[in-house]
Amino acid sequence: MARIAGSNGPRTAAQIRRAALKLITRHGYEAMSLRALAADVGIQAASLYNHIKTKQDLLYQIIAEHLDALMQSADVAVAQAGADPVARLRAFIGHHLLYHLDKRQEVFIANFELRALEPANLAKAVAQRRAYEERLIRLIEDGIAQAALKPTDTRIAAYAMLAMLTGACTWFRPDGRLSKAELVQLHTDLILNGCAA
Amino acid sequence: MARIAGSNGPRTAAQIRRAALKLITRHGYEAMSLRALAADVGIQAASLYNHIKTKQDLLYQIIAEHLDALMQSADVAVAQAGADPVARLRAFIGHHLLYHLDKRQEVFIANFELRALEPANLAKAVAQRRAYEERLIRLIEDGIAQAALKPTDTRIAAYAMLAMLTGACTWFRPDGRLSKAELVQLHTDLILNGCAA
Amino acid sequence: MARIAGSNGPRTAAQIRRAALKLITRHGYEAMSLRALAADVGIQAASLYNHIKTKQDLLYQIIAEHLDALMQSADVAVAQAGADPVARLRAFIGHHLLYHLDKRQEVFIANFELRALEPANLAKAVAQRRAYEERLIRLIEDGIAQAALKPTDTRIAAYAMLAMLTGACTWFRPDGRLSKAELVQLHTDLILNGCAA
Amino acid sequence: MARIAGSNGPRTAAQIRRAALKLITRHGYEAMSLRALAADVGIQAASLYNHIKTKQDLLYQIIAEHLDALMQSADVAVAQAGADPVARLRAFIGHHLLYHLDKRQEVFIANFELRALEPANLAKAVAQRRAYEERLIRLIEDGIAQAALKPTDTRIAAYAMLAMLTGACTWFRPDGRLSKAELVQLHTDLILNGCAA
DNA sequence: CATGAATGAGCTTTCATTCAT
DNA sequence: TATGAATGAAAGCTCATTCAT
Repeated sequence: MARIAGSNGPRTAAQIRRAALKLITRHGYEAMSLRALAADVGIQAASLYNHIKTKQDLLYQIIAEHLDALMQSADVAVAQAGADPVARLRAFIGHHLLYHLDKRQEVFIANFELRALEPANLAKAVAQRRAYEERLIRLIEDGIAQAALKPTDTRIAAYAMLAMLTGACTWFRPDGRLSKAELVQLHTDLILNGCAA
Repeated sequence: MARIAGSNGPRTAAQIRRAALKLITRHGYEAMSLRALAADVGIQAASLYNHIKTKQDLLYQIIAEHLDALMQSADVAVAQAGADPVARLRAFIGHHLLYHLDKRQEVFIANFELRALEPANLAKAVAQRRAYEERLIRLIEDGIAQAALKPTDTRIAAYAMLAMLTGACTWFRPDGRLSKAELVQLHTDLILNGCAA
Repeated sequence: MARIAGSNGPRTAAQIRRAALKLITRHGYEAMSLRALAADVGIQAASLYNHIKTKQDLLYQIIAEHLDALMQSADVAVAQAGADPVARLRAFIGHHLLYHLDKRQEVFIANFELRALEPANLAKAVAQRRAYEERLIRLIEDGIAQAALKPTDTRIAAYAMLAMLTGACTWFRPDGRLSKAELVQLHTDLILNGCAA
Repeated sequence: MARIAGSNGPRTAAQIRRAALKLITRHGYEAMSLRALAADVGIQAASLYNHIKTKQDLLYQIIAEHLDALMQSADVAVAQAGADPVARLRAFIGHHLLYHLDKRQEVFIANFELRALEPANLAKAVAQRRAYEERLIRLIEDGIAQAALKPTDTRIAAYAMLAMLTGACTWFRPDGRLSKAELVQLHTDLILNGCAA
């Protein structure tokens, strides 16, 4: 029996997506039951299936769409930074950090729930993530080639930066001591100049 | 009916621990069934209960023992480095990275399965981890106080370092391109001096 | 929103009937979901209810209409055979077999899905089938009374014949080795004369 | 919590088999829920899985074991009948009918629930049944070769006999008007000599 | 110390059906 | 006439855990 007049299909789908982000982040994919998800949305568990294909597919959609959006917005941010390699690296760092702080739930899920993906979905997600990492590696390579950055193992440096920046999502609180801008400043400085006096 | 004469209890307990590390790392705590764990060990699920209290307790023991060992060995490593603040920080970084690369499974679990802990266990584990983080924060504060390190937000710097170093466990492969020593060298340099030319 | 202008209701109803015959025969009544039925027709499950009352009613209609048609056409066939008891029995046998071979799906359903009928519907269907069996029993009784058939237990003989003839629907294939006419010939001979030399 | 002292595993397994025969016969495989089966046995649904692999496997075991037993006992019965082809055919008929009347539930299931078998299981069951049918076809061929039976299409004759005999299971009631021996007599006569005067 | 059998709770998913649009 | 969204019930199955043996 439809409870509410008017087409609320898209609204329900959006609510499901939002609730899933919350519950997966909080309890993990395996630990989130569809009953709990439905209850959070305010519908019956069976009704979820008017909006999702399976629980697994719900997870994959969340991850895949996040990785897509991350990649596209990173490309835009770097492109706007011009040609200077350090400026481009700064743009990437700033974008990555801000985007991640904005989408903390998606980030958490895309990083920690990959193992819950079925093999086929996992392969696609890993390929998407790999492509993103390659963007950063290219930036570092360019910086080194133009003598703006010190020679180093570019892949390890990229992984180290990404781990550091992504890690910030784990503990950042919007109402905490530091603003996002300060966070960007601190991390950019740490990455570019290190902590030694 | 005991299959083998003689006490093989401790051996079984160790096998359980080892199998649990493997399966939790691979599939996650929620996704690891005790039946699968028992099968991996070669016993029936019911027999597990001669060696563990509950599934939850098994997880907590793994995490708590790991955090204890990490703390104690870190203290030893730093103490051996003498009094120079940068030398002490280098010792911490090297120890953290090497220890994490050795105990990749325990590290993974202690980082990603905290949310699976019951509140009481979670509180204890978080306190342990917090104490470890404070060790690093003190090192950085000391370095700044002695003008060996640049002034910065010490907590954020500590978190950033830990995230970077711990992240290496995720992708490091023992048979990979780089040795552990190289990894330590690269990360120490990155942390102390940054990547800018 | 109706997709096609103009009334295609009767056509849809016929498609539903046809698809139901196919799917119930193939998978059984319980195993056929209305979603699958609707998909086969090319509409949504909800739209089925513009053409059927319930799933149970759909089944009953199929069975009841089949039993009605069977009875009426049998009566016609026997009446056309004249007065000779053996000729009338031959007519019944031939008609039963040919009709069953033509309506294999309906026959299958009417025989194997009776147990899926609700009590009230079951009672009516059983009564219809019982009446049909009685027709054959009367034919055998007449034959015996006129010394054209050997005395025997008429009910058992009737059941045996019906089982044999109906069974042919199970394995008959229109493109098989034998024609329908040959099948009728073989079965009629077997029933009348047996297989002994 | 084990309710009853002493090992009642095999007993439970047998009860499950018996209850499954009853419920599948009565309602059909699809319509029998494992909860209902467990309730009939007096255990929880989950406990069924200490004795069966899956619902599908339970069905297959019932069918396969029945077909095996049928084949073996038929071979014994025919062998005991000596060399005369008609005596051997009589033995087969008598055995088939009596065995079927004894195992009405298994027979019903093996005939009407084949379509519920998964493809792999279906293939095996069909092969078993085919082998049984071939036994009868050989008997008829032998009879014809020795001029004890009239020439006819042996496969169709075999199918017709089997359908007739198996059909008796559908309506036979142990407390009915006719004894099993009379049933055998009537059917054997009908098959061998037909009903014509 | 290990086991087979049992349990109650819970899982994801499918079902027939309803109803406002 | 057709639809998408909803529902309550129920499905088969797995889970961690218990306990007498």
